Amino acid sequence: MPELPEVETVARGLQQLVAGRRIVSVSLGKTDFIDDPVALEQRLPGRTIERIERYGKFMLLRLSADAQPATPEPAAAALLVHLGMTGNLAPAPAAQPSEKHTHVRFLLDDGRELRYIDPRRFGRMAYLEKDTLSIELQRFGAEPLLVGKNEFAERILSRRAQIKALLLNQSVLRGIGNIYADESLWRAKIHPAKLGSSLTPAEAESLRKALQHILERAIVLRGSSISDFLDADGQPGEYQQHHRAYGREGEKCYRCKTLIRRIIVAGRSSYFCPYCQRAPKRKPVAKRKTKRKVGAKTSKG
DNA sequence: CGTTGAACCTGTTTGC
DNA sequence: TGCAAACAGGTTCAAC
Repeated sequence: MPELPEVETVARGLQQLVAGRRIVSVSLGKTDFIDDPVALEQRLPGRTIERIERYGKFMLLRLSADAQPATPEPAAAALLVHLGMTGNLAPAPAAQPSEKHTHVRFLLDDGRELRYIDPRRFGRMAYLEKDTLSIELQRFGAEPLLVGKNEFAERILSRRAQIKALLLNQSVLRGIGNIYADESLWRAKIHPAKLGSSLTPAEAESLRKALQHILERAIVLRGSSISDFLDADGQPGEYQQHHRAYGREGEKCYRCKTLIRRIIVAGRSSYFCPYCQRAPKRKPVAKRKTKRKVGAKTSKG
């Protein structure tokens, strides 16, 4: 469900709704998606949620110092939350009955509960302090909204993997998922199966621009709600109305009217326009020798 | 390095 | 109608 724009939307909502609130107690249901459930129960009560940040597809609930820290130095701590495919985190009145698949409830000091609901439990929750937190965050690549031309080009052009796989790889860029990968490739007119190293610098820059444009627009519209995504206020997003490729198999391309196709790339459904996004040249099927055409590459500055 | 498929779960949609 | 298969916004891991 949630990619960068959806997570950003939830994080902003939570910042408005629960930042500054103190956690009174923690109630757990199923815990197989929590790194260390006991740590949540023991370390969170009494702590204040100081602010909510987004890091790729993660939310970081930054916590106040522990009144009785286990270590002498109060370590900067956070609750790391990943929504997986079907996760949601939102406040509700404590007296309100919990929805099915509510696995974590944080009782707040104002009579509400911050509830984590996740039918498939593909999400993740972890209480982390300074060192473990910074190690955890180091695995991730550049922030798509901030990455500059040069860094983006370096990260893409140096790789022989398919561009779709690179966009989905969180250690290359953090926060892109299947929807926004397809949408940005459509906008930049790049076939999802092209290798990163086969893009020209101009194509890479076009892709970066497309990505940033789409993500910013999607955030304004509070993300895409395909089936059940709701923000912290319980509102659906609207960006699904603006999808140009994702989910549009058999419908007309908005640019050229060619029918959008769906293929599997990097193990994921990939929607693209076969006319606007030309397929890469197929690899020669291991012939004797590949003869190079003389004078075939005339490049201009 | 890179690809593929399976696994982790539940719910919904599609097809026969 | 009924049942099974396919599919879903994500990530990780083993095998090759």
